[in-house]
Amino acid sequence: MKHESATPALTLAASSFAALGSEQRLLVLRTLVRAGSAGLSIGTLGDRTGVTGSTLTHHLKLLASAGLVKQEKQGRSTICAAVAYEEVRALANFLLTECCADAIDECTEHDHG
Amino acid sequence: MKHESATPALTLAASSFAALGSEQRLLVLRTLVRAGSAGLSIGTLGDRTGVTGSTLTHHLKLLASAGLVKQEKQGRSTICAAVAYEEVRALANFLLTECCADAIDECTEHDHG
DNA sequence: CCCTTACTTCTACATTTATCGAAATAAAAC
DNA sequence: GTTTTATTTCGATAAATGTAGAAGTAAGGG
Repeated sequence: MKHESATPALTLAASSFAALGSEQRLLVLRTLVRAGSAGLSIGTLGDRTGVTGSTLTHHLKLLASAGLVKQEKQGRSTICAAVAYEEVRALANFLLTECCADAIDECTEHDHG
Repeated sequence: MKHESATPALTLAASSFAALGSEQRLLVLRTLVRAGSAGLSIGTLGDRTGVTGSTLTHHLKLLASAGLVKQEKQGRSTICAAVAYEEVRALANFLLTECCADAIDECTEHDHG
């Protein structure tokens, strides 16, 4: 192989990290996590965070597609709930295993502390 | 308070996640992690990843300011090494404590599984 | 049905980020 | 001290992302 190249796992991890890489989205996520498993509607989320509806829809879509939030339609409301716990563990694992597991061999050769 | 607002920790976490939220930067980081504590020069990193020098400088600066990589000038080379291990643990911790710790109270009230 | 409510999609614009070549800087070799 | 090598800064352009108002869709109430 000529160059190191992105694996599917790396691509997925990058887009998940990107989803977390916005102050507003992290704020939304924190609000949802704090709301617990019952979740919050988009409207309530807007009230609590001061983020406009359409912007919120946009961010939530990103968080949902990264698997950090799940959305469920209830009547005319959309209830969102965080599932960050497992996801973030998975992301932390990505670097700790996908990247660093390989490093263990290398690192012992280099007398890694 | 009217709205939930970003804390310094949240702001910091967001920018760290943003640093990880790029396929190319994650590729660079993986290459560095695999290279172990000895690190790699920018030039070697360019050879291995196929990323142009100036672009690499740009990305490395981001990774370094997120504390994921450290850089050290050695003669006319700049040696970069990953310090992702602790950083990623810290980031995982951010959501697991800063966000989710508060959720524990809420969640027991809501009969969280 | 018509009206209100709750979101989503569309559209447009502003901001940020990414990319890379060329010029600048800095260390080392000669 | 001139040249080569390694990287950074600059500048310009392309692409992606963020933002929000307006219009559209869908559910529930009167």
